[in-house]
Amino acid sequence: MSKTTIRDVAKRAGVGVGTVSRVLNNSPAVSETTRGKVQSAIEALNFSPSLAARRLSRGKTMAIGVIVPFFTNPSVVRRLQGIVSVLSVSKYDLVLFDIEKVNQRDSFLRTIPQRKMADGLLLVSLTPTDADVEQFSLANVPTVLVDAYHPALNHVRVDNIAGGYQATKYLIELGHHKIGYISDYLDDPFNSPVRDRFTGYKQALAEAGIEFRAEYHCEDRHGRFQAQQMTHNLLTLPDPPTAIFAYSDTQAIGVIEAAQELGLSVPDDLSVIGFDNIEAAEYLHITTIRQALFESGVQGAELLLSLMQTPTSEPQEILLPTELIARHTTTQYINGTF
Amino acid sequence: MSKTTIRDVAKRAGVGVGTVSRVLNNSPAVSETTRGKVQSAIEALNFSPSLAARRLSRGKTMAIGVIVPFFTNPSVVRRLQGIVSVLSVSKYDLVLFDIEKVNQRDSFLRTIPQRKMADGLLLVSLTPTDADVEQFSLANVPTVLVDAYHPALNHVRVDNIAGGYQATKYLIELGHHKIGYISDYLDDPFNSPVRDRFTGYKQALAEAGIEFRAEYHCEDRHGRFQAQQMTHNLLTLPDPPTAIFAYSDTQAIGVIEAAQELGLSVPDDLSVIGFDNIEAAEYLHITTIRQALFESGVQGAELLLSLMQTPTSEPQEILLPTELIARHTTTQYINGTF
DNA sequence: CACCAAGATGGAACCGGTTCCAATTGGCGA
DNA sequence: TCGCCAATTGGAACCGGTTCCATCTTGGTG
Repeated sequence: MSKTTIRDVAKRAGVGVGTVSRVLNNSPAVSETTRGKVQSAIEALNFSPSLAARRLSRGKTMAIGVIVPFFTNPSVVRRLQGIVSVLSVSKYDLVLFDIEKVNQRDSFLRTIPQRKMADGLLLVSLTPTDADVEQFSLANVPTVLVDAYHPALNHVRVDNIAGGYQATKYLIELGHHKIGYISDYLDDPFNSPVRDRFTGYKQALAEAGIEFRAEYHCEDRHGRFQAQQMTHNLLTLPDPPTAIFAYSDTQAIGVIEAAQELGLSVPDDLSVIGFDNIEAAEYLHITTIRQALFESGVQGAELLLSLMQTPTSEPQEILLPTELIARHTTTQYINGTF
Repeated sequence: MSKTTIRDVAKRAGVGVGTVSRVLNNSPAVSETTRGKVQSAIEALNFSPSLAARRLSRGKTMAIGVIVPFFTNPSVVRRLQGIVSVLSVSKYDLVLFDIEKVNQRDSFLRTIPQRKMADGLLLVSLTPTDADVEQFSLANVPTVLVDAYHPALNHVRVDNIAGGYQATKYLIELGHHKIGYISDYLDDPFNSPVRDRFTGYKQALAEAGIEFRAEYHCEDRHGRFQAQQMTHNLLTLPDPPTAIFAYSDTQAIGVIEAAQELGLSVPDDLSVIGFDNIEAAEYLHITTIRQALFESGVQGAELLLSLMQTPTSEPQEILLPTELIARHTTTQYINGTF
């Protein structure tokens, strides 16, 4: 049983508790001989200090809270992997919170900073409301957003408007005029990228003089299956699109499955472009807009660690690049009549 | 700032600290009027209790430690998703530890239980040594292994020997005699499944009267790229195998890539079977042995929670089934001359 | 040889909850 | 009216570290 306390150690080593504490914390103000005595007492008693007591007396948790929505989403997982890679070699523990239901958002976003559960917070793919932000600053816990934006908070993200533009423009350059957009719900307040990419999509259309057609945009919950459904509807329209821009690679997979189901060939009958460049996109040779998912986690975690060391008054912003990766699901549009 | 303590609340409500504590913990021994006073004081002061203090005084952390090796491995992630799905609706926090380097294993496995960092422990895909197990029981922290085995510990796993047998037997039934096994290092003490599947592989061979050929077994670090390398070697042997059993789907993907690189068609020139049924296996139509990855996490977490409620003296064992999923990377062996 | 600063050390107070015991109050039966 | 018990309540002690201040050495200095 590790009921041994610092006082037991002190008694056994014949020193005061303060000295034991100093040894535990590598304070230089301990003579070598005393340090030795304490150390051997520690070993003899198989003592190791209670984290809880340490946290309380130091007023620090030595933990970083990571809040993630829909932990099953591959791009979220990839970002988290980046975060883990940084934190697992830091001295901080990583406490993971997964938000699956809407009502969890509020309670988490409010109670976690309040209760001083963590010395720092990382929000992944979660755009906080102004009210949330107020809670954060009230609690005075350093916070970094990864793949989300708020003017008052530090963040790491990509330019999603540019990314949406890039994807759509590529399809246009391939000769497509009838381009669908398959996405999550646009009005999800916590998901700003979905709106930004949509904006980029419309910008590219407008720039090319192509009129936006409302029936070419479908929205639903995120997921491969939902994307498949939506695509089915899109492709059975009287005048179906010849290319589809999917908000995510996961959805692009659903799009491709729907096309196959209808006997259409990708890319010959339908061009498909995704977004994220998750691993599966590589296996399946999906043309996509790459964003550095893992890297975003790394940078977010590093930014947070540095801010915990030395806070800045201005919110820090890191903008990562996006990059078009042309693979095998997109091709030149050949006019039906030729 | 949330510097407000329970004493401030007590003062403001005109009651004792004990009473405030009782209100916080929904003790029935508080009159409604007092409860009301305290509650409004709490709201007025925007008070929320310090987790650290609570942990110390209660002697419980309300956290569950999850120790995971190589968090980038998709099957590990999938199990973790199962764990998260259970814990995120429980009252416990999930503290995640990722072990990437060998020396981290020892320090984690030793210090985490010791320091009472968590009220319960979940080890994923990590077979502990006897010495580790002793530490666990010494610390008296309930522990459940997921995808690992030790006679003295609770665990959730599949029968990997049977799985390896199943995979190999299937290839044999398809007419293959020259069957390779691509795997992680067999002598990794923390990875027992790799040995078990190998055992199953050899059993199936033996049963069919096929002699085991050492040159048909390759081992390396886990990974798609390494698998690709190994397969390249295997396929350029003077007498190459006609089928390959890969320890994991990730490795199966590498195997397939190597075959394509050499201009061989899968499954016509080479049958490939994987293990795990990760999501990518579905996309890529890889024949595999399905094991319920997500489910294993769910069951492990549930078992742990129940053990934390009511400990059992005997270690609990949950055995999940494996299932062959025939897809498009395996086919009948057609004798070359035919 | 006296004096002082720097280096060690001991230990009380503290971090902010929980818990348990003693004290107070009110209701009710005898 | 009095005694007794149950329901409430107050608050000291405690959880196990850290920290700061007072105390005690020591070695160097004039």
